[in-house]
Amino acid sequence: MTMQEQVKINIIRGIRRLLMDHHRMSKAEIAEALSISFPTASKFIEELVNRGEVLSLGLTPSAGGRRARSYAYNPDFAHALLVYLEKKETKYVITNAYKEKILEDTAKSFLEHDPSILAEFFKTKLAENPSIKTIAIGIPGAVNGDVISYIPDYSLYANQNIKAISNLTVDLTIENDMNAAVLGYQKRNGLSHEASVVYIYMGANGPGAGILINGELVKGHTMFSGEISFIPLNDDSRVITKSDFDKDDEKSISLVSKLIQTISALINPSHIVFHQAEASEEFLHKAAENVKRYFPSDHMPALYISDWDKDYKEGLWQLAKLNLICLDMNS
Amino acid sequence: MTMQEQVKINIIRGIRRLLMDHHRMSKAEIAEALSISFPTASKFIEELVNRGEVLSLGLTPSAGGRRARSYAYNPDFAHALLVYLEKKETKYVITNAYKEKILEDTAKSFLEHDPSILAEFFKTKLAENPSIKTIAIGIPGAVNGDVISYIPDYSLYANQNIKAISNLTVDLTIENDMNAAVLGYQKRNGLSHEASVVYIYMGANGPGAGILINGELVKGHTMFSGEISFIPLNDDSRVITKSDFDKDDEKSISLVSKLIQTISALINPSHIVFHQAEASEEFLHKAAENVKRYFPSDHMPALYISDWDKDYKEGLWQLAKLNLICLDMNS
DNA sequence: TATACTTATTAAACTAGTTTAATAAGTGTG
DNA sequence: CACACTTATTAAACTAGTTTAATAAGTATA
Repeated sequence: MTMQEQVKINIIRGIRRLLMDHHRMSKAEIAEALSISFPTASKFIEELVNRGEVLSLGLTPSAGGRRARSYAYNPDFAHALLVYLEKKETKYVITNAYKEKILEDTAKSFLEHDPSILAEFFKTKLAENPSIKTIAIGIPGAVNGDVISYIPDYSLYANQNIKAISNLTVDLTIENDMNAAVLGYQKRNGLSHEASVVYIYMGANGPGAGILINGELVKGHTMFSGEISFIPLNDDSRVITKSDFDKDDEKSISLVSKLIQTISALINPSHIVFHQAEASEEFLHKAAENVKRYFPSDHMPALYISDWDKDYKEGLWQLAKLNLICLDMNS
Repeated sequence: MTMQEQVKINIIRGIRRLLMDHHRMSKAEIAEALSISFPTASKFIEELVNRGEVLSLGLTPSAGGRRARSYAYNPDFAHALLVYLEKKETKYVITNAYKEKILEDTAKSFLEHDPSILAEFFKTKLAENPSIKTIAIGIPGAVNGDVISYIPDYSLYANQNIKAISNLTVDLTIENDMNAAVLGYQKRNGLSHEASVVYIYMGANGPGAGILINGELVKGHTMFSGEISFIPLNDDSRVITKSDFDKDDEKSISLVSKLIQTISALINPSHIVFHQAEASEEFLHKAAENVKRYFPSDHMPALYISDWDKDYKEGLWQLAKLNLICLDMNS
């Protein structure tokens, strides 16, 4: 691709990103935010307006002179289908480009059936709603590129490329649920673009962690990062399990303390996040006190409790939004 | 900065990077590698030749038609001063832009004196060799931006900004020695741009690790990453020390095994590297066997032994080279 | 309500990378 | 050694973002 084509694509993506996040902006504001000249911004915005992707709205309140026209992304130009694959059922949401719910429903669980059934589901939903321009899927398994490289218990999905199987006309992104959650946490809490966060979740599919370092997901060279159950913290070298977190006794606190200390000593993140249902403020407080007996308190991460469901959903939406921003203009 | 200025800077930096790495290239090869058109590449190369930064060399062997002229970076246009601050002495090297040694020498140790003494040293060297266009310093302490945020034993250097103190006309980069080493390892072994490597060193200044994830240094939010001595692997929660590595007994092997397992479970790097003098092939083999009893062998990192000194030097050179590539053209 | 002032938009001249055509400089072959 | 063929370089036309000037559309005030 030539340099000038890249420039063009970057400008269009920049406009989409700004308008999806801010909802209303003037041409001058967009030009300023993207560090491009007004005439160039104007040209592309007009193009997007002609295409129906951007809406030309009313005038802004005056700032002392001629009032500027404001523009917004057309929320119905691109819808997103967000799919949460789970053991018992499949939750899915269709949103517009502002993340507003168009439809929310539940389908049967797909994980124990052939992936082609899931592909059929996508085709049905796309037929019902032709505005859908992207699909984002969260899955309790490791994802390498487009391939599900490891998924315990659901052998039919192992080593499958859902994108290839589905053979869709729209973009499709698939991501591990914990990775999505840590991205969602970053966004929901307004953390910087270079944040480092470890998100610990003792979910039904076994304990694990989503890890963000320098603002990027850490997947590991064999997609095995965050498998904290394999950290040899127990005296007898057995793996950590959910039950180690449940109890509010000395042993549980000691174990979680060691986990916090290990993570802090190795990657020193700014935040370690725990699932609402799995840790109380008091439990974390005790653990933090415990860690500080061995670990310099200056370098302690902030320990937070968060709503995993909301973080997961936000994360999947962020992935879908990224796809919408990167939409190919010829489709 | 306007978009077109950025384009210009990127092209010039791209040409520098290519010529510093490849030593001889034709205009067509440069244009191809940078994804720019031939005329544009030609224009900038001419500009650099006129400035004396690039040398116009002879013709390449024919490929069946008119022979292309080849170009090379002028190795003497920019020299680099690499400084290794250590407890007992200060090693320093002056190289040309091809990393070829111009001068190698040792100065007294600066760490126990006021940093202004080091600043004087820089001024002297710059006066002796006006071709020096950048200085890169390695230091056994944590560096946050330009500030030495934590350095044990050398209180005069704590919280100092060497760049600001020195007040030089050339660029100056300062980096932690272990971080430099892991960068050097990545380069020396031709690892990908997105490599994940943990480099373990039980150095004189205490044990620690340089960590590279997705090709980026992991510094931690308080510059405390890689402080593996704080990982609670010993039964009695005391920190790991150098002596834990020295012995080839059961206990040492068990400890290093746990360390490998911890790192693998958490960040799953492709490589864990150990210092030559601190681990034998046999020791690592035993440790690896030990880890595989508890940890899936598919996800084991490759365990390597490397020459820390060479890695450190290469890493510091890479940092210096980056500065040369990013040189401001008005200086 | 005319006039000065402020801000937004459009138009025209300018700058810089790309494309295409023309020219230069070589190789190989009948 | 003329001719076809290949590759490199230069020149000219083209395309696209920036800058600057001109115009439009408003506000404030005497």
